[in-house]
Amino acid sequence: MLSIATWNINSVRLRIGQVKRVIEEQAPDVLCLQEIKCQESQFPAQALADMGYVHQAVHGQKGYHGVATVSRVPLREFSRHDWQDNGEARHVGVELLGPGQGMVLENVYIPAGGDVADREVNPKFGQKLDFLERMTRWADAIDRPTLIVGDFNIAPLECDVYDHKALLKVVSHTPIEVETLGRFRDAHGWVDLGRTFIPAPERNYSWWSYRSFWRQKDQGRRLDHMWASPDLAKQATGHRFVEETRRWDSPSDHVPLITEFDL
Amino acid sequence: MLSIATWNINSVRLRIGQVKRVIEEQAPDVLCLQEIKCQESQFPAQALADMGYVHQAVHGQKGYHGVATVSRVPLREFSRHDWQDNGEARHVGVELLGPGQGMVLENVYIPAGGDVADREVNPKFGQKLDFLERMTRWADAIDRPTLIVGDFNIAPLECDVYDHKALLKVVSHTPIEVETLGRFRDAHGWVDLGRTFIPAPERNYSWWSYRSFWRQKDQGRRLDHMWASPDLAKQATGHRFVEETRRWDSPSDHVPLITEFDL
DNA sequence: GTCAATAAAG
DNA sequence: CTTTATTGAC
Repeated sequence: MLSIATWNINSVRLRIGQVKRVIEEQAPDVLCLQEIKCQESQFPAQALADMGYVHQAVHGQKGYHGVATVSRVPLREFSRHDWQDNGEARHVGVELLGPGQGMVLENVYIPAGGDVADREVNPKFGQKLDFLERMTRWADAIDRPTLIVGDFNIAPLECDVYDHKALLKVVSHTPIEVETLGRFRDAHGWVDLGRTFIPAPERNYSWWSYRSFWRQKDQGRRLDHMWASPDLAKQATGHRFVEETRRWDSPSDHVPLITEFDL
Repeated sequence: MLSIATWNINSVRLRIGQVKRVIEEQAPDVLCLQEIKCQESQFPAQALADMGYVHQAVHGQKGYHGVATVSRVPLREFSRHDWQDNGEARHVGVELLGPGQGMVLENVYIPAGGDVADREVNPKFGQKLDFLERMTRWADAIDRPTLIVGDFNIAPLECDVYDHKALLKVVSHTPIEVETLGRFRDAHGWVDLGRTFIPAPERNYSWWSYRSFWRQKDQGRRLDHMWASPDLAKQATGHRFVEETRRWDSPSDHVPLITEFDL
């Protein structure tokens, strides 16, 4: 059994204590983090190594974005795609070497895309779609058992948001984003593990905005995903969202997702 | 018995918990704060009122400076001098109405004076001296039992700094500042309660720079003062520096001073 | 070093 | 609302 987690931590330095707690309580073999918001030199490498996560692939930058994959099974970093060619740290890929040997794990953080769902008035929206389209062309050519995880900043299904109609024009749930993600999925038959194990229309959110009264209302969205290549998807035996982190002090706006594989 | 405390708190919002602890452990009747660093609307008035300090005179401003006098004995605010006429909140005066009736308590925060001890190259240094000279002319004319407390940003005696010779050119301990403070003292016979009860050359610091390794070395200065008019000074029965606050988490760079009066 | 304000991002 | 970087003050 091999378990893999993904979590947009929204500053790993500020929440290293929460990372440790998730590790203690959930014991994933591999943990993929997004929005570490620090340079590689500032990453809490020692604290994670002390917990057994001695294999690390960190792609950081100053202040913004940044992804890291830490593991207690051996791994080899083999890619750091810069889909936008602008220096932003939004991807790191590793190959597992021990248990799960041969499996490729891609950790991505797709841009949020700004506030207005219009390529013309909001360049960031176009950049988000471009990012995913470039990723689709790359992912289409993958020929190994692969798991692509991370913060996609897109909630594809009607039941992936608290109010489908109200969010049709809100970046993360617009038809063009959903279609673009659909082309990604279809390009390789990527399997949405979140909806394999928690079928629609079951509630299944991974993110709640800091800007609203989300502690009272349940205005969540499913923005975080784990997509498996068809061969690998067959070996997935379980999947869960660790929603309790939301109730900890000063939580991230995202919660962790964990999938277990029989490898 | 009436006890009066003064403390440069360096953000009252950040350290309201430490203010409460000092109140619980030292139980002053009146507490004068400097560098509250907030507007009056942001002052934790309710928290202090809940502890019995219902009488309050707050002179705040956004972000910088700001003074407040809170009390469990009745008081009346009667002055807010702006010695520099630049809108900075550096003074509030009150008159005690219950126990200590008739006593005037002036709470001041003298400007730090910049880094270079030269009026020409550093206007802030001149402004500091001007501030104290204007205060001297005002204080000279006082004709009631008065206590002037606060952060004076001047260490007058050789034993008021950790290294007299090394600090002769350092703002806070230059001869011109010491002379200016001397003229303040002589204008009215103001009595330095800190040195009445803890005579020179005894160690008696009230401030340690955040910028040095002051947790190891003891590089302090006596910048905070309580000056009593001659009549009032005779009624002072005790005085102490509450140095233990330095060992609390995230302390202010200043410690509280407390004087007790038999009134 | 520590704090508040600001701006940019989400 | 939350986080980081920056600036200015001390």
